[in-house]
Amino acid sequence: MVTLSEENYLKAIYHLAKQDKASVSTNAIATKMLTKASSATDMIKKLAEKGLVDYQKYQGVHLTEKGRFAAVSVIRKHRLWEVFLVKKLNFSWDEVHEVAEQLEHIKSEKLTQQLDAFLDHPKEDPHGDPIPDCEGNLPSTQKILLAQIERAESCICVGVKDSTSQFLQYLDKHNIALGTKIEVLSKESFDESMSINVNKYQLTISKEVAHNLFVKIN
Amino acid sequence: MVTLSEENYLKAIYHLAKQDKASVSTNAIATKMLTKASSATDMIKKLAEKGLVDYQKYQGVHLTEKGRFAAVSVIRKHRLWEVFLVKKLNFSWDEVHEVAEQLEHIKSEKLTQQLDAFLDHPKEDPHGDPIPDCEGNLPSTQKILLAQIERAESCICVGVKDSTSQFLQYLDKHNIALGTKIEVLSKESFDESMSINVNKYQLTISKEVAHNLFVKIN
DNA sequence: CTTAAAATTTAGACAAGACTAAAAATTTAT
DNA sequence: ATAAATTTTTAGTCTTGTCTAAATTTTAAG
Repeated sequence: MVTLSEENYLKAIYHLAKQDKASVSTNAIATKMLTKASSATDMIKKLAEKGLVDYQKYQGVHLTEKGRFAAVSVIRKHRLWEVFLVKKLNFSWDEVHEVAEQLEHIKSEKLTQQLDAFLDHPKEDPHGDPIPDCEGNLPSTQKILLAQIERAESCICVGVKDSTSQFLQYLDKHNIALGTKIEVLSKESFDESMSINVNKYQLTISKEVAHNLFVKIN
Repeated sequence: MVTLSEENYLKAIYHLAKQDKASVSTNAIATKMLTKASSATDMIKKLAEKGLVDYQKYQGVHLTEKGRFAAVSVIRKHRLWEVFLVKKLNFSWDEVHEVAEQLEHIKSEKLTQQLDAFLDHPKEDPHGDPIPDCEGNLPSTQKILLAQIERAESCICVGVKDSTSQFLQYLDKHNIALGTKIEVLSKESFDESMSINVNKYQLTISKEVAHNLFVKIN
């Protein structure tokens, strides 16, 4: 039995480990969880006791296979609920996170399976993030940040890195959604701002925006 | 802010107070919550602090208006989720309780409202219990226990008192569901068993069954 | 009306998850 | 290579919700 708090720590460790496969530091975990390092240490010990992470004092943690599966299962539920909220209950993509944070902890294998079927086995959540299958497999995506595009080129918006409502509402305001075609016109080397075309409208976006939008090249 | 545990106690108190409007005893609460009287006392003090119950030492508790509203709000969510599970996710009526016990604590006004609308504002849950509206109003029903019928008479099943899966599966097995017409043929004064007709099949039911089935008379 | 039984409350303890302050280990910089 | 800075851990405390055991109040019986 994994507690609600343990699930949240596992999720945090999973997201921190995603990029590099180096070990995840106590401080990084504490920062992500908005707690203190000492609290993180306490929890890390509990997770290690339960065989959910590998831990050596002062050396950070790695998720075990069991821990990774637990983390991915929570992420699967989170993203399925987000799809439910947007597709069935008319939530907008900037409203779903907080509620999904609660719903992701509901424990019922049948509920998750039936919800998945009810939603027609969606592959992505409303922010373009992939939904793990019930075995914990996550399709690898080859998306890049818009900021990584260096020349005039056309691409499609496939996800966001920052999914705070501020950023999502900014995108709504400028008619950028998942699937929207974005034409890069030019990039300013001074401040990394970019001039782009969205639905015939020209728009200048800042470095911050370009670094939080995932695209795929046609 | 009402904690998960507090919500469960409020629900218990509400259900215990429903029948008689006398005060609810510490022991009754402890029994319902499967805890000890001392734990109930502790919680009662917290609820009283927050203005959710009126409490005088040794005299039991009454829900305040605020406490009643909090309890009914949780019951509303519980029953809406039960409808969702049965109508949309193909759960059977004996499988929903445990999951709804978790879902009822999700905090989101919008979620509850949208779920209610998505389900077309259902009036009853899958066990025939009425769903409170968002203002906390609960339609009064004039259902009676099947056991209260004294003579050969026809009635309709409108709810269950006991909603454990054992009882619900018993009903399934004998083709008794909400809306099923039940004809009382005779009642045995010795053991209060009853002879009834359900869908052309004659059936003898025990006192226990008759005391846990709500019906309305045509 | 007094006492025994039952119900309720208090006192003290524990586990989970968090915190502060201080100690220990590691990393960085000179 | 060693001192300083940073990171991590430990020790001790707090809150929530629970428990046992003991004390107190209420209720019931004679």
